[in-house]
Amino acid sequence: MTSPSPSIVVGLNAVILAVTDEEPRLLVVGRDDLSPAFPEGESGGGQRTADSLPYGPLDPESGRTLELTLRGWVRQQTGIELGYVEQLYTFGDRNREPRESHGGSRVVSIVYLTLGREAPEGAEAPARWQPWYQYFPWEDWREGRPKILDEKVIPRIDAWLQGPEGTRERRERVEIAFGLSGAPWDAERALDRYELLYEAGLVWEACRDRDVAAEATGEETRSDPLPGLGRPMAFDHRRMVATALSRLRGKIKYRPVVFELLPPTFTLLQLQRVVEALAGRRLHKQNFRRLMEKGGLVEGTGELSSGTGGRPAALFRFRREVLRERPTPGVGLPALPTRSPRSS
Amino acid sequence: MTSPSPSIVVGLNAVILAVTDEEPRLLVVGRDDLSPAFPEGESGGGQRTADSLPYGPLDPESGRTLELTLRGWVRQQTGIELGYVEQLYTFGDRNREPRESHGGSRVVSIVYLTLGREAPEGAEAPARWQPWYQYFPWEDWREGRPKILDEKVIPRIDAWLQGPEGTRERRERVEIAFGLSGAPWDAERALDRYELLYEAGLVWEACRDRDVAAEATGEETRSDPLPGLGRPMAFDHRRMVATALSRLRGKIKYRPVVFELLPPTFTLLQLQRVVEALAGRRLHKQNFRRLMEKGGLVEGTGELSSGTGGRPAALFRFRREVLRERPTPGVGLPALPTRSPRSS
DNA sequence: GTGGTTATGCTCATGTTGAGCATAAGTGGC
DNA sequence: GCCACTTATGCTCAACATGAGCATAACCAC
Repeated sequence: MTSPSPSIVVGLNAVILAVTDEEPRLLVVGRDDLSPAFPEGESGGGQRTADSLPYGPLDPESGRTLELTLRGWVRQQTGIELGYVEQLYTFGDRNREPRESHGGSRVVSIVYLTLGREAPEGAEAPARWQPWYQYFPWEDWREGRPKILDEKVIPRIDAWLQGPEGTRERRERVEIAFGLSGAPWDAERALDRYELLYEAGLVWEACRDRDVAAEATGEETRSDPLPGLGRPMAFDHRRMVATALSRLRGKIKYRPVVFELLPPTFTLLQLQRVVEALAGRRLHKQNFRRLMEKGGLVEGTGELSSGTGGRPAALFRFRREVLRERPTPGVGLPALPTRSPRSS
Repeated sequence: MTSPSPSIVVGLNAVILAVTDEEPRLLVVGRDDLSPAFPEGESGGGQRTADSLPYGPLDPESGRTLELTLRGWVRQQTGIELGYVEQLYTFGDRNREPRESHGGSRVVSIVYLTLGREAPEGAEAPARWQPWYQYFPWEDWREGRPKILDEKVIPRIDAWLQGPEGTRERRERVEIAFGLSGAPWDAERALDRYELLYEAGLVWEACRDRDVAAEATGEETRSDPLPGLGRPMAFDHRRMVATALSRLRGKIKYRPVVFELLPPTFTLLQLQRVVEALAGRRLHKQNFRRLMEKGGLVEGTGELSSGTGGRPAALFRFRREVLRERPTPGVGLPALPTRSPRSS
């Protein structure tokens, strides 16, 4: 506050997503992080660089629309030509970027979600495709309920609720978000879950931000004894990705966005695997088929796929006409069965 | 571009909504508009002031979060204490604000949607509650298909499609958005409809922006021969409201947001009227009732309402526990029946 | 009491969904 | 060619949800 002329900086971030080999992947760039080094965690120990989302500034002169600006510098930075692009959320709270908060300037980040097929990164680009469930291992239920949930996530957040910060309101949020006390697990609540874990100090970023804040006020820097859940990211980028995950899981239900992640022609199982990858859970094969075909979302091309490992599968393509026929052409995931009640 | 130090300005706008007497209303402030005066249109002729959304700047020092900042200046400006607040969209294209574009500066507006009950405006505040279907008369189907649709909107947009600008892609967008050629009318596509009307030059704002742009380049200013559809707003505020309408119509289906617009206790018909006001269409009473009660969204209070005009109605309240029980507690509107095919 | 108004209970045909059985048509090993 | 294994695809069935309407109840004004 004593610094000269605080100002507002506006930037654009992109959550660039693709699904390859049934694995959803995120394009991240390695970037130096001025925060403390990662603890030896469950995923990748001891590195000094945090994964970041691609970023570009917004200048007054840059492209006519925000979206064009974004497409432009993504092309420049990574060589990728974006397909589907949608605005996700704008983050502008103070102290989002601990580094900046010293200068008193405020950073507003407009985040976009983009979908496409995985592309080879430019040779010189420092970009990599990272499986995005590394950042949220508790979100992937495709092989059943993830072990980390009962072994670490829930015990720790339970412990937090027992502490002085466990208010009644927080207790309710935790129950709804994590499906406790008879509540169902709602895949769409990925953002709520991340935010609660952050509040509870159970993700690495929370400790980092606390340390930086403490440092700024001259307090003693203390480290978290626990390694933190999931793979961390720079700044609040993991929150951005969690936002994207939540949005996407909601959107596939009423808009045919899955097809943005698939080649123009595909088998129904390929399609199902992509939906499962996003939803984070397995689906009943025959019913999924019925939904797609009778729902008019796809149409056969007449050709057959070769290497399925079993009987050859018919190839399909997205049926654009469905947009004209039905108001909500999505996949309509079933609800997960409720678990038996647990402690709050 | 020749002006000194173009810069980025960040502001916050609020779409403040309430439903009173079955009529959804928007809080607008009268504000001087430097654009040409309104033409004598269907709604309010000859005024020199355009309705604006409440606006506040974002300073580096303002509140800790964007939302708190917003709540703060809304309280100051209008005396209203906001309840439900949700970030809607960020508008940042160049030339959004024709006035500003001369200076080369760029205005980024982060828009929030807020829901509450109508409050008396502060005496001195220049704020007013305006029925929001005045801005989008074609969106209100509660009394049946609006006449303006077949009398003006569709003929004009059809004419536009016939012209040189009517590309194949636009034709498809129009059909889907306005429910032509056998497509159903999808209430959620309110934003698509407004954007198409803008592109087609059928709303007043489109002409205004064109005139200003032409003026800037020294061209001849020409006026639109037609009065423009719906009541106009300043800048791109009507687009913001259209965004809010679309979002809200989608959201009531999977989140219990309607209750934010109601008093703590209400009759089922009151609830139904509010839903209808948002959805812009009538619902089957008995089925709506069943949906609410069996869906566990409401619970009776045991009391009865007095002045219904007929048999007294039971009073209900929102049942918070539903959040814990079901992943998507919304109202689930039925689809409208498809009309017979029309010209494209 | 009569007619008007709103509230509320109930039925019924139809459609949608979750789950599983059964069969078809490829693969590779022998 | 036969076998074991894999994936694809067709079909059935019960449970449930949805759209539409009939019927009755309980208040008001006259």
